[in-house]
Amino acid sequence: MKDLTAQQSKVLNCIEESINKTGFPPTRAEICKKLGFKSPNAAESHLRALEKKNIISIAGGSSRGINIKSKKSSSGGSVPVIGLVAAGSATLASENVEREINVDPSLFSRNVDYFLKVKGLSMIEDGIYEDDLVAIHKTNDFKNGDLAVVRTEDDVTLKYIFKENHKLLLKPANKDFDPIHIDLRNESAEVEGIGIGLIRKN
Amino acid sequence: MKDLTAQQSKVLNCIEESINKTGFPPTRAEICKKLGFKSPNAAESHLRALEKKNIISIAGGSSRGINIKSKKSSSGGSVPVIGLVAAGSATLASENVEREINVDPSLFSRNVDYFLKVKGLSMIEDGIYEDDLVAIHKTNDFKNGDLAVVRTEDDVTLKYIFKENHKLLLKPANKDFDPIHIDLRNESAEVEGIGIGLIRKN
DNA sequence: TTTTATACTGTATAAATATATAGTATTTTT
DNA sequence: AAAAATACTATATATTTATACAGTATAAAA
Repeated sequence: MKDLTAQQSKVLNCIEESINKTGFPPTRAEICKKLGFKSPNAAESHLRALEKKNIISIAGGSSRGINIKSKKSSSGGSVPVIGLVAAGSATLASENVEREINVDPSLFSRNVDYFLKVKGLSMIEDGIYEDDLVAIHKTNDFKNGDLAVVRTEDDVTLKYIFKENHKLLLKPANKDFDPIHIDLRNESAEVEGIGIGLIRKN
Repeated sequence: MKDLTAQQSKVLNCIEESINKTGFPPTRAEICKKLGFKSPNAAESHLRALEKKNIISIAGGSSRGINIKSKKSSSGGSVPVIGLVAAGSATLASENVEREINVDPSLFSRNVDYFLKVKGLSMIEDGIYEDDLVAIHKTNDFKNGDLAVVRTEDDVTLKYIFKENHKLLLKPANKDFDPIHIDLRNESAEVEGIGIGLIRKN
């Protein structure tokens, strides 16, 4: 799958939100309003770009004629819960699946591929606690500041991610924890997905 | 639930087909074409009938503004999401229901009666942020320190609750907010439910 | 029996909407 | 260095679309 630009992702997100919330796709004007554009053509050209990248299809001559391709139409999908374990074990391997839960797909803005059960306190200052379930959308596309699941050479971790050239910064939300600096020329690191939501059980 | 007439079922079917096939609801004209009507008002009045029977909702002034209510998915029960509004309005009144989401009952420790959409920052130090959905179990039974939905004389609020004799303490988790002290001999206050979990959408 | 709901045709129109065209500016790719 | 893609503002308009109004007719509920 081709990568989307930051703006294209926002537009796609806007479409998904509209469908989840109202039951139908947005108009150009509604996209503009939500994202702060002042010309309908701003939305239009983003839609054309998404169409060209085969993410959506546009029905010509129809109002709200936007269709997101690869729409997993099934209602309550079963989503695995995965414990965050060290030592680079295959994250989705069945031995790591703690349980499966049924989730309303419309709950989150993007498709949830799995839930990651949080270990440790590294993100506590931003309201992510131990044993919280973070909803993960599998992708290697991210923006600086995203909450990302990153596989390093010897660990899998959940942190805020920032990339600048060959330098990767994994930043915790806890002053007692040190940020992780990775030089991609020497070490490998891979983004497995980004956090799009959270479930907590008290 | 009231029964649908044969024609109303056909129209509902037509809407479902459109959403499944194209990704968006049909226009009046499209319904007419599919079902052989010659006047757009034929579709219109059937839609109004379906709306009156609470099967669909119609967004006024929007093209294709049809939304099929209660997508009864197999497993999860449908739970309403309620915006926290001031001035003691009836919490579960339908005008406060923002949407419904399907939840796996096994997700939380107790039965979830509704989700409360958090307004304000009063619980931010304990990881409860604005627009988070707090899962509420309806009960007036609580322990000191529980996260409770409390209806006071002029407000509905989500705070930690502590009771000692005739004194009620509603304690926020934000040092910028003052605790609320209620003397039950002078003022009334009622616990509507307790928080048993949380869902956050990023 | 009178009202109300169902089930349409037919016409009309204000508002919503897609979409084209003309620009400007920046970034990325070739 | 040139071309293509991105990311918009601004304006205009044909078309789509919701929706009101005026009828006709039948069946069900009060």
